[in-house]
Amino acid sequence: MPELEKTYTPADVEARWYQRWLDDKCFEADPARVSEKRPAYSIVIPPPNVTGILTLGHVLNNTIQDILARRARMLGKEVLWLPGTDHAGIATQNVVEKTLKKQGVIKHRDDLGREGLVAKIWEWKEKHGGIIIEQLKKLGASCDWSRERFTFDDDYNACVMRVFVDLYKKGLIYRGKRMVNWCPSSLTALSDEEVVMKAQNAIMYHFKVEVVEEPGTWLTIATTRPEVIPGDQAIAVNPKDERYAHLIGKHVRRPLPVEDQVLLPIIADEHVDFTFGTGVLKVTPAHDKADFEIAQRHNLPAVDVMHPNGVLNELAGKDLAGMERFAARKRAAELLAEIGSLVKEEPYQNNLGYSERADVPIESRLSEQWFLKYPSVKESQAVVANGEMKFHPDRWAKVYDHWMTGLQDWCISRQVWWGHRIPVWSLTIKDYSAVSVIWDAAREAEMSSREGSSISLSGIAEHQTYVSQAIENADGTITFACATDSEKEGGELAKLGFTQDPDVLDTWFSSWLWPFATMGWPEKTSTLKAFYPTTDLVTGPDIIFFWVARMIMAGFEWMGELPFKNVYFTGIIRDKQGRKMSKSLGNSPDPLELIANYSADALRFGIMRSAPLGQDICFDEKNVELGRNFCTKLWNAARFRQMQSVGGGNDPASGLTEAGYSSEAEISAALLSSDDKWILLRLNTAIAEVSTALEEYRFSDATATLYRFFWSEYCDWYVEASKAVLQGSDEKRKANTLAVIDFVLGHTLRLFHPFLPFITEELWHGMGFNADMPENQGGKSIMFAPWPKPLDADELAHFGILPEDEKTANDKYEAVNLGRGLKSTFNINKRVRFVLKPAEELPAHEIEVIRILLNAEPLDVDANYAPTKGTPSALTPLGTIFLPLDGLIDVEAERARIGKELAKAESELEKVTAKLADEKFTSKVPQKVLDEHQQRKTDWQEKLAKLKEMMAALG
RNA sequence: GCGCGCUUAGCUCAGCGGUAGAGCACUGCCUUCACACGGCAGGGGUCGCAGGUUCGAACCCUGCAGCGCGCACCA
Repeated sequence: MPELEKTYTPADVEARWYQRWLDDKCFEADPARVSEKRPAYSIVIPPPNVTGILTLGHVLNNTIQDILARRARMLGKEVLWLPGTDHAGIATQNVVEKTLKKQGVIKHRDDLGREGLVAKIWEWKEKHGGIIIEQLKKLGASCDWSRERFTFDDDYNACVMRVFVDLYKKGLIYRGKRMVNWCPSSLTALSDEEVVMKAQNAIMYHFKVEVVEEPGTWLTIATTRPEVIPGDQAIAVNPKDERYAHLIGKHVRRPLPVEDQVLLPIIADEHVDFTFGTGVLKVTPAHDKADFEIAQRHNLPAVDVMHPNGVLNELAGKDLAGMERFAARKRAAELLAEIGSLVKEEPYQNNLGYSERADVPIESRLSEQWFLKYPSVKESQAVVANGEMKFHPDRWAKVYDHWMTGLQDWCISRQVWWGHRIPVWSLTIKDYSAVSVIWDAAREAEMSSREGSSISLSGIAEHQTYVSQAIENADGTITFACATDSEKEGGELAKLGFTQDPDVLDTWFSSWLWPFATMGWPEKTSTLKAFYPTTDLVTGPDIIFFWVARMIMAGFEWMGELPFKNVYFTGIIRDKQGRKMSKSLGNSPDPLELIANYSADALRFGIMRSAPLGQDICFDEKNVELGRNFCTKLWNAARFRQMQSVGGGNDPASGLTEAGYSSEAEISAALLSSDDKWILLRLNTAIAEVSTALEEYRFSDATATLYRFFWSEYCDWYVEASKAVLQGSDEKRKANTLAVIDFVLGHTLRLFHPFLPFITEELWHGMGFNADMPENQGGKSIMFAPWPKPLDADELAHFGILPEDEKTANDKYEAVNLGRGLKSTFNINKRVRFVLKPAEELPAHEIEVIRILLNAEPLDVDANYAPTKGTPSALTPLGTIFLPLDGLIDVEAERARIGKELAKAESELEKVTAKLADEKFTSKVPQKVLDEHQQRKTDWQEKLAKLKEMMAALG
């Protein structure tokens, strides 16, 4: 067994082990191995954008998944953690377009054309797409990379097509001209979820218009958007508004464009809130959702005065046409002022919808889009409400439920090129005889279209999902629309003159199939059978609607089952000022730099330690530093163990390999010290706490326990106390202590492994714990070693460990604490003599431990010790401890110290006495609490008496 | 406007009905043969405010304030 290096070099170790894990196929899941005894455990990764680079959010998210996956492996489960990336339509196209523009390859996407650009994006994806995957490997993610998927792979595309056609067939997908959220930057429609509301400092412009039929009567209208006045089609007032009732039906002159000041009717509509502003609303149907609805009620046309890119068009008039919308707004206000219409401008705070991706204000725009009525809504809502699927923390269940209750149809079409193209082909003909090939079908369609329904063109195509609709247009022409998930039949349709819809589908329309489309669906693959539904989903609450809710609905719709049993929502990572991490703020540290500086284990530990359940995470690099320090501590503790075996003559290292893991056999119950029993009990507690915390997804609690147990309990107390034996001459006892150490370390490494995969693996092998383990249960890798279990009642009995044994050591450690306190109070830095006047006789071992922990030379134990006046002393559970410093002590300092303790004792005694004297208290309190108080009172009384003695002894 | 969360030591957070805790930071001491990425000791809090319930409240209830988030929004 080579000695461990003096310093731990994580970069080498981490790279080496990750490669080894890959070579040994440790992460690969095999459905054939799943059985009753070896249950399946599965997670699908939230696929990061293929253009993405690792952020702290990914680190948090994937570390949690890795912890869950690794622990499941140790629990003997067959684990599938399925990775992949998302093609992220709009985002990716934006990134590549921008890059190409920067490189001067293109000025506009049209320079390449659809196929050209898509080809470029594929090229780019092949070259740069895997970055984040490689970064996840650096983090230690134990994904089954042999199953890596991409949402735009051919197989995956086929799933999307199949699903689209299925929904189309079910009548849940429809096309319609609607007001949608339009992003003038990305030039596409967006779903409601992709719009974020932001508070704005805007200007409210008030302008006046004269009622034509009543010269001299002016109406003042408030608007934040004067640039769209040329699109106004009416002026609306509330019919109940007495101020304006008499004007309904009359007209005003629209001020803009100045060369075309047409008359607008004054209409009555309930929507107008007459308490807001002047109570007069201008109606601009093409640019506002509410206005559009009003216009529909009043048969008003929608006149769009803007190009899709936000530049005003010729309908806006000569002054505004060609101007960008915000410039046009200012110009419009100037124009109103010039014609004397502008009354005032005042600052105004409002909320404005922004495109989440492009971060520009969206436009409400009338356009032809595809919409989806959500499927399987009821089951999806119920499964969370009834607790069959659990959200952690569960408050998100309410948010989910609320959203599910108010579902709006999903706008699924996007006017970009990078994505799953909508598989609908259409052809418009003048009459049914125009195209002979589809004659029969056309006849059928004619009949059914009269009844207003759709039909199947079964005569043309064999493919089962080939569906057609015949729609009679207003001008008498007929449009056939066929949906097919077969490329071949798409081609046939094209030959007949059909054209494919140019739009692609919303990225989330593919992501929502992720849990099963990645497992070979629609085939009933062994993977799907073994691993679906998945066990846990780990994701951020920001995509609860985008992704989680939709996956649930898709799961029910196509698998007939929920897609996952638990959803863990992480917090959002913020910087020290509480701001969200963002590229634009530049406040997001590069995780890879952190890994380079501190190691992946350190980053994992640091971030988990600061991630309480359901709370946002305030990121501080200090936590990563702490993680690194923790790893160093672990490393050194292991080295300490090794050094013990290298030096001694009667070398217990010969027994190290066996001692490594299954040490129970080597631990002699008869030789266990109180410290040994204590650390074994503490280990039991730690194992139980960590296990429970993980079951409840309390990761920061788990790491806190690991930290406390290993650093405060094992290193600070147990290792130091064990030196009493290790530095002694009793070889049997030494060997036994080392066996305990090995037992604890072996368990500790396994307990730590999900959190710190690399260093634990390195030490597992470096210390030989793997040696006697079966190949697949820790021999090859610690990741398959069994998850530690607390010693059960039988085992504890076998070792002769009683619960109260913890107190024996605790009392001793408290005595040490108090003794150290004395030294510190009197500024003693050297080894000095202590005297313990024990309350009861103490075994030699206990005395030796106290001596070593106190660094006392010597420690005299004397039941009849009579201190000279002024000797500092402390009252401990084991008796009184004295620090005799004849002639050296500062009596005043000691008096002050004891005085402070006295005051504390008096105040506590007073409190508890008062409580016990209160009949209201004693008569109502449970006996247990009463006993506690009584005991406390006795304790304080005793302590007070001793302190008074000590004070008196000072003279 | 509706809903959710948070408010405890300088900072980040535990504690959620019975003697106020951790880590970091700070102060003092210690280069003692695992570890200075370390050890030991110490200072520091009327638990956001106001009421209420209770023998007892950081913890439960009500109200208020501040911060954050989500949903819905009126030009």
